[in-house]
Amino acid sequence: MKHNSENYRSNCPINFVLETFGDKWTLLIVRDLMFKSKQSYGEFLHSNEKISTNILADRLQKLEFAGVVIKEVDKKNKSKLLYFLTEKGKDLLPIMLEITAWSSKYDNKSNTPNRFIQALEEDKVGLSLNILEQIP
Amino acid sequence: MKHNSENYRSNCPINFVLETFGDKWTLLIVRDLMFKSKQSYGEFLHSNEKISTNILADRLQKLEFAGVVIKEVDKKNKSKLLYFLTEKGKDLLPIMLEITAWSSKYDNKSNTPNRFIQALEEDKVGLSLNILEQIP
DNA sequence: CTGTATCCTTAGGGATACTG
DNA sequence: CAGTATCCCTAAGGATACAG
Repeated sequence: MKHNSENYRSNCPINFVLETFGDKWTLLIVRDLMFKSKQSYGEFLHSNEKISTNILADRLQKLEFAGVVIKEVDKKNKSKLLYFLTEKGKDLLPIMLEITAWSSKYDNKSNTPNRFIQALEEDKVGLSLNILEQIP
Repeated sequence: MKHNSENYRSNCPINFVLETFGDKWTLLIVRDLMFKSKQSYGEFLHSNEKISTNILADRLQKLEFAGVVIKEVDKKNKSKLLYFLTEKGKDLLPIMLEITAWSSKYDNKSNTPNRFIQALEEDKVGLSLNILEQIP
């Protein structure tokens, strides 16, 4: 695995996030951490999109390297590892909310609960994470 | 070129945007249309990130197919084609703004003008597009 | 269970030539 | 200028086996 943090294609802020999240998998891991309270390798592995094990390991490393995620030993089970969002990772919340809002408007198949949409409209950002656990 | 609109991996709203924008190039075209007033093939081609011609043609087709962009003949020059964001495309603005805000916080190299950041903080969404032309 | 490693196929993408 | 087409290489990723 390689970390390409040095050779950015430009100094554009849009490009900056693409360097880390510009693929089909990385943001799904963030979603699982942020909205689904998943925190272990196996939980990520069994998401609907069926990420394969090598890709998952690669993306977790990249997210860790990017400072979006940290890995810790489970205090209750020393042989288990848990992943957590850092502050930098949690700060992706507004982006995730806007993405959800856009999809909810334009994808008739995306089944975001209405009560979530409503909460979104009432208080665009700064939502508590609890309400988000309802997202499919 | 193929359009994979049918075989979504899931009905998740996060996944929905990844199906269209989950790569390193597509969002840069949206950026050029939204923030840089670019509207022709050649203008996209000469962005800092140096997209190659085949990729650009492919992504423009996909964006058109996704209803994010429309292509029209330039009324002043019949042999010229112009691209525009649709309403669906313009609705990506809040996502783009949140992305910019996040990058500005975490990328010391991303040179977003301070006056833009300030405007962002004062009025999180619903900005006029004019102010955004200042983004590099 | 949490990963690594390997094998192999496909998709992404750079370079360049070419066409209307 | 606005693309298409082709060649070719590399990166992404699926499947599966294996290890701690």
